Amino acid sequence: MCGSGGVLVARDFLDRPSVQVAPEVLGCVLEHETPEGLVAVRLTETEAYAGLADPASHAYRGKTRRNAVMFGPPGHAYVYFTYGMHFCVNLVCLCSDGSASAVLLRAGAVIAGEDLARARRTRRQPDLDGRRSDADGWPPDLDGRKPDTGRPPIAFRDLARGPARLCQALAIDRSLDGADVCVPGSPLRLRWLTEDPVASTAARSEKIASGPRVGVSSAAEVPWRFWVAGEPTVSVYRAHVPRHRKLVTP
DNA sequence: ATGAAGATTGCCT
DNA sequence: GGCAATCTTCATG
Repeated sequence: MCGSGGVLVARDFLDRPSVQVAPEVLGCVLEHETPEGLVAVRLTETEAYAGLADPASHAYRGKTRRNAVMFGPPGHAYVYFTYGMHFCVNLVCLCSDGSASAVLLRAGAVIAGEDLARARRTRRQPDLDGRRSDADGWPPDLDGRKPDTGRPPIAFRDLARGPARLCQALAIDRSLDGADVCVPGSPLRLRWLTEDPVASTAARSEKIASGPRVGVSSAAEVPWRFWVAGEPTVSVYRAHVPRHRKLVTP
């Protein structure tokens, strides 16, 4: 047994098309153990990417250095860097047929290491530059607590709400690209919520919703985003918006 | 070599 | 609701 709670998810569970895995992996737990401690999240939102068959997938145009892990064995983490500042993590699924399918982990609820997760998610004080020294005017705290110092505490639901936030809370970065999440010795692991995988499955099976994926420009119509209905940790939907408008008139 | 866009987030009006 | 931050990757010349 590793960490706390249930057994590791078997590699065979992930070695299937990502569209099957994405809804079924909801409720499973991703945990990352570092010298600082352990943080674990129960997955509440995922998206399926179908690799070579999916225009929205990083693997659509074939294998490159960045997406190489998606073509490798299933049960490994595909971590990529984006927007110059964020990391996102996927679980590599079926790939024996070269399909390179994967499941993007979009959100989760922290179930272990909340303090550490909050520390990682607390933005650094920008006062050093003197750019934002205006104290006061904090938004109302959900718990009714006043901030002790500096910044307002991050709400619990926001700790891993969104793919980049999830990575920040778990301290997932480039160094974990390719990490095997199906072996006990790995720092990054995927396990069932309870000791009984069947019970874990039954507990979440009736409340899964689905819809279009967030922020994708192509294949925007396929409902390959899955989430646990009613979960406050599920990220808000945002349609894709091109950021660089092309200059039309001088 | 160069440039555009990106599986995002947080702060602005 | 809009936009800047920030840098890697990929496509094109």
